[in-house]
Amino acid sequence: MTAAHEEPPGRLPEPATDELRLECVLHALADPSRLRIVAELADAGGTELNCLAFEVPVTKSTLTHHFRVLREAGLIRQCRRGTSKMNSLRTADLATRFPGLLDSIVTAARTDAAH
Amino acid sequence: MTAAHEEPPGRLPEPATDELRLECVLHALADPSRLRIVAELADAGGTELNCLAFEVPVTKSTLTHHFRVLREAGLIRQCRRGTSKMNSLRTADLATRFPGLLDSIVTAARTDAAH
DNA sequence: GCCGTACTACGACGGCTGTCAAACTACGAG
DNA sequence: CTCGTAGTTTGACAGCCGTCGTAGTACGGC
Repeated sequence: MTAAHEEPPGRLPEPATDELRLECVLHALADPSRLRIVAELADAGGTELNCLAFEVPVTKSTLTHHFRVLREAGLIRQCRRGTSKMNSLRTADLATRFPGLLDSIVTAARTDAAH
Repeated sequence: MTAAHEEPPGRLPEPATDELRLECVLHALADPSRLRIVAELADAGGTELNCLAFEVPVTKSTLTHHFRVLREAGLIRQCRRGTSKMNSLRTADLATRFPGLLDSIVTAARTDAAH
């Protein structure tokens, strides 16, 4: 129940757990770049990653766009830290709202990578 | 992707189980009309439904479009039966290729309906 | 054979989306 | 203060996508 209004300094606005919309989550994950970002975050196992640490073949401005979509869909959390912006998966919030969803998608992404 | 398979007469072409692409599945489900169709099919519990049996507020031509997207993504199976076209979820195939994925999405769709 | 039902095909259109380049801001290191 | 790194903003553009209306096809019932 993290309200979208009370945010620690440096944390960018994000939807509360009970405000997550399935349609937005699926739309966010329907793009290959964003799906890859989420997969790499999942592989990082909770470690925060800055925006340029991903193997996605797009420019910085496109990356910025994707990270905003992911954050506004509630998939990731973003915190400013120095000149970097650290990203982490909202694993717990998503598991609360949509049990099993993120796990099965990440697992599917892994088996799908071996197309 | 058009599948080259032994298809029974009346069955429309669909991707094989090992050809299912996660990106296509997620894209197909990212639309509210299509998500609803899948949810209603899941609620039907395996019963085949014709195209006009869904509570989706779009015209027939748009419905046709959505059903084709769902079939080409491998989510549903379509069989001609008289003047109707019967639709069913490819539950087993999806569970084989992406274990738990469809279940968690359908479950999420149900809890999300209580917006 | 004729009609109604179920679905399809074809354009068309408006909006959304992913992408980029270029110019810009913010911050830390030295 | 200066410079480099990290990320943002803006504007532009092409392509896709959901939607519709209209016209058309296929099949079963009568």
